[in-house]
Parts: sequence; structure tokens; C-alpha cells
Amino acid sequence: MQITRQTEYAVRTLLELAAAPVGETVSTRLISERQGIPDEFLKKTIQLLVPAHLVTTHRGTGGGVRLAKPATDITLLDIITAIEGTLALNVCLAPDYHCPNKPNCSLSRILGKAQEALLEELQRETLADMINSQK
Amino acid sequence: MQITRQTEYAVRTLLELAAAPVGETVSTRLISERQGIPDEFLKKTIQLLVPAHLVTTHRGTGGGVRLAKPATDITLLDIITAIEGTLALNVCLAPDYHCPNKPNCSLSRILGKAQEALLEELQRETLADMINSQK
DNA sequence: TTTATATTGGACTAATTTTATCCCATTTAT
DNA sequence: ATAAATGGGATAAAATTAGTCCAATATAAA
Repeated sequence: MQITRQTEYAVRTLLELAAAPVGETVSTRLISERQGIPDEFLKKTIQLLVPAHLVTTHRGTGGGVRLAKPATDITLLDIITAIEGTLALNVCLAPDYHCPNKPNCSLSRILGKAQEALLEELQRETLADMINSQK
Repeated sequence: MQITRQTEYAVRTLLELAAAPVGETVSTRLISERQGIPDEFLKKTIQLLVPAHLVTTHRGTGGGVRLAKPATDITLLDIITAIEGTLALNVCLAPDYHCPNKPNCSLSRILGKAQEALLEELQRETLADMINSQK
């Protein structure tokens, strides 16, 4: 019932990027050093953020990573989803899964409600809010 | 970010017990058959519910498991906690863990808030409510 | 055009957690 | 005694998570 370490890596990476001057790219090696993240693993992690449209990358000298959109438009839920896929508090709440008994199932009903409450909070605050609250 | 299968087993087990006539014991074998849970694994699961004071057990012929308290006094959170330990949305929110940087950490702050919202929902409804909503 | 810098991508390994099984001991009612 | 039931330790299998290695490709600058 926890976010994975990789998800935390992703959040810290995006916080680094959000803190950098707008439009400036940062190399994964620099991020990995500053955040103490294994650099090869960080590369994999960033490759999950690209298709989710949270960052863009540029190769070659002077290349690196930058936010794909304003920090005000990226929520914690966006990041978790990019790394872990759609959040589901139980198998039976996953998007594809369908259980014939679902309508009668009080577990899925309660967990569903709890999940809603969780999603709402995770969606409430953006990267920008997180940066500001650090100061 | 999901409850484990074992936790779901525990919930279904407690629902079985809550549905049974008050004070009556049910054998793990019967529960495992009705719920399709591997019986040896179910035993282990029940052994986690005992120290959490959710069920009591009795050995020997005619023995089995029963609720340790009224179904109105058992919440979904109680069950999750019994199986998985204290719920924490990230390592840094676990009871024992302490990070020197926590006061400045916006991730732990947001996750902490989200966790609160989740706990509240998980605590809101009891086994009794779950049984009633099935009817 | 060479060189250094950086991401891309695939294969692989290691570590950890989750799920399950086996088997024998102990308790209890009949 | 015997059958029915939980208790508990050891171990295995499966799945997920974390991390590593390396060759390929793109890019900027010298």
C-alpha cells in the first residue's frame, strides 16, 4: 500500500526540474547526483515520464530533461500514474479488470469510495504548490 | 499501491464470520472452500487476525474461528492494519521511520494529507455496514 | 569531421515481497 | 483412542521492484 521507490525518484526529479530556471534542461547525471538516485535507474524512470508528457528530453551535448508543461499543470497523481499506471486500491478496481459480482461487492464499494478520496487529494496540489511550500 | 491478496482474504473471512449466527464458530476449512482461499494460507492469515483482537479461535472438534467483537466495532482499516501493519503511503510516513528533512519535505506533507483522507474513509464503515449493504 | 556529451533501448541480474505449501505438534470434544 | 481443528516453523515458488550493463543513436561544439 505504498508508492514505489521509483515513484519517489520521479517526484524528486520533477521537483528538481521545476526548481530549475524555466526552459533550462538538466542532465540525468546531475539529477542522480543531487538526489542520490542510481543514474541508470533514473534513466529508466525518466523514460516513463516522457510518454506521459510530463517531461521532454534532448540528446547530445547540452541536452537533458525539462518539464513538458508548466509546474502548475502537473499533479502528484499525474506522476504516480505515469510510473505505476492507473491507481487502484485493489485488483478489482483496476480499469480492465471486471468482476461479475462487483455490483454486490461491499468491499469494492468501500474501497472505491476511499480511492476517490485519495485521488482527490493527490490531484489537488501541483508541482508548483510543492515548490512554493518548500520555501 | 494496492491492498494485498491476503488482506482481501482477511476481509472476506471476516465477512463470512459476521454473516454467521452470533457466537458460532466456523472452521477455516469451510471458509476456504466457500471463498476459494488456499486453506493453509488462510490459517496463516487468521493467525494475523488473532493478535489484532479481531477474531478468537478454538481448537479441536467443533472448534474454529469467530469474531472477537461485534461487527459494528470492526472497520476496514482495522483489517488492513492487522494484515499489512500500519498503513503508510510512503516509507517516510511509516511510524518508526524518521527523516531529518521531513519538516521541509513537500512530498511527505502532501502524501500525509492524502493518507489522512484515505484513513478516514477506511475507518468510516464497519463490517456490519458492509454486511447490510450486501442485502 | 571528429569528439565529447547525452539520451534510447534491450537484455539481464539481484533483491524483496507476496503467495503458497508441507508437515508435525497440540488441543479438544466425542 | 480417535477424529477434528488450530499453532507454528521451515521452505519454496511466483511476482514485483530495483538496479546494472552495454551498444546504439543523436547532437553540439571544437
